Amino acid sequence: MARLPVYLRALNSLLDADIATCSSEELATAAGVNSAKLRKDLSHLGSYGTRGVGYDVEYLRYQISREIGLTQDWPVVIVGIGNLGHALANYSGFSSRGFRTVALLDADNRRHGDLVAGMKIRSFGELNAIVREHGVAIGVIATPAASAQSVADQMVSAGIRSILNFAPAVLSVPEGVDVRMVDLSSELQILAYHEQRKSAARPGDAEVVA
Amino acid sequence: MARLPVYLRALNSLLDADIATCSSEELATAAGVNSAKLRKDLSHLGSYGTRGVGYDVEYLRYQISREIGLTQDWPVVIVGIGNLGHALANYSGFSSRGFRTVALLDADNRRHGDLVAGMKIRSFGELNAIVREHGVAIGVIATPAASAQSVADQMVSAGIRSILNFAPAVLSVPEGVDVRMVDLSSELQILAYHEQRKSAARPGDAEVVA
DNA sequence: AAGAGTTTGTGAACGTGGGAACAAACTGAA
DNA sequence: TTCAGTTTGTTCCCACGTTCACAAACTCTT
Repeated sequence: MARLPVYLRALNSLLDADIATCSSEELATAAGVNSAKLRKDLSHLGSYGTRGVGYDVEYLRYQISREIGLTQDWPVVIVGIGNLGHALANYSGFSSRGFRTVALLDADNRRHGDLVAGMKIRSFGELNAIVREHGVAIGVIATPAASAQSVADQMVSAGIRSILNFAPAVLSVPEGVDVRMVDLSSELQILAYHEQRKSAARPGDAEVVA
Repeated sequence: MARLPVYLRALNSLLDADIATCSSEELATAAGVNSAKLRKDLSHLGSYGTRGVGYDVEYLRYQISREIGLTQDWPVVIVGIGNLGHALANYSGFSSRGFRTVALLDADNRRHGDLVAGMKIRSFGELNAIVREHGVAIGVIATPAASAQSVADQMVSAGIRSILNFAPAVLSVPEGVDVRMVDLSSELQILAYHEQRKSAARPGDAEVVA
C-alpha cells in the first residue's frame, strides 16, 4: 500500500515527540488522511491496535517497517549522475531509511572517478558485476529521457526487478519488473492546471458560460 | 487530470519523430495507458479528433498545452537550495515547459549571493517582495522537513496558492491552496515493499501459508 | 455514389477504493 | 461485578474511475 511510508513518517515524528501511544484519529491527522482509511489500512497488516486504547507507537512502527521490508538492507544503484543524480546520491533520506547506495554509474567517461557523496562515479558497463556482487534489487534512473529505456533494459537483464525512474520517459519492462515514475515537471504542470482554473474562477475574468 | 502531462510528453516525442497524425491506440501505447481511457480523457477537453482518421499531433499538443495552462508563463520560486534545490534550479525540464524560476531562496545567510544556475541565492525574507514583483503563483519547497511547514505558511501569506513539496512532511494549508507532495524515499519504500513480496513468492523461501 | 474499412466519442457494466456507521473489545470507576 | 466511556476492526454503501462495446462519422476505393 502506497500510504504505509506516510504512516511510518508520522509514527517517527510522534516517537520524536516522546508519544508512546496514539489513537487512529491522532495518527490519521498526523498523516493527513481519514481515520477510517488508516484503520482499514492497518487492519490489512494485522491486528496491532488495542480497542479502547489505541496503537503503541513503537510497536506499530516496527510492524510497518517490517511490512515494507525496511528491516532488511536494500542496496541501490543510481545511474546518471547529472544534477539530479548528484542530489539523489547526497540525499540523506535514502540512507537513513534502510537504503544503501552501493554505486554511482554514468555513461560519460569524463566523469568516471569523480567523487560524489564519497563514492567514485563508475562506468555503466560495471552494472552487471555490481548487481551480482551486492545483490542489488533496486535501480534508480536519473539519466536524460533518451537513454532511459536502454538503461532500464540493461538493468533488467542484470537482474534488477524494481526501478525508480526520474527520466521523463515511459519505460517498457517485462512482466514482474516494477517501475515507479517520478516526473518533476509533470508535478508542476498539474499544479499549473489547477492554478489556471482557480484564476479563471476569480471575479473580474470575463468568461463565456453556456 | 493528472495524465495530461503524460499525454503531452507522448505527443512531443511523436512530433520529434515527425509524426503528424496518430490514432488513440498509438498515443495510448506511447503514454502507457489504455486507449479507451485516453479517448475519454481527451473527450473531456473537447472533440479534437477526427473519426476514421485520428488526432492531429500538433493541434492536440497545443490544445492540451492550453488546457494545462502552459501557453502562459509560470514564474516559480524555489526555497531551500541544498542538494535537491540545486538540482531543481538546474533542471532543464522546468524551463523548457513554460516554468520560469525567478528566485532561489534559502534561510542560511552564508549561502546568500552564491551563484546557482546563473542566479544568486537570496534571503528567504525577500519572498513577499519577489512574489509581488513577479506575480509568482507556484512555490517549490526543498528544505528539510522541520522548516517545511513554516515555509509553506509564509508562502501562503505571500499569496502563493500552489506548492510543490519535496520535504518529507505533511503540510497543512488553508482551503484553496494546492499542495503536491513528492517524497523520494517513499517511492523507494514502495518499491522495496513490492520487491520484498516478490522475493517471498520465489521458491526456496519457507513460508507458512494457511 | 455506395460500400468496406477505420477510428472517435460515449453509454453501460464492472470493479475498486473511500467513508460513515456500528459491533466487538478494552479501560477505569463505582 | 457492572456500567459508562473510548477506540479498534469491520461491514455496508456510495461514488468514482476504468474498461468493454458499439454507434456515429470520416476516408478511400470501386
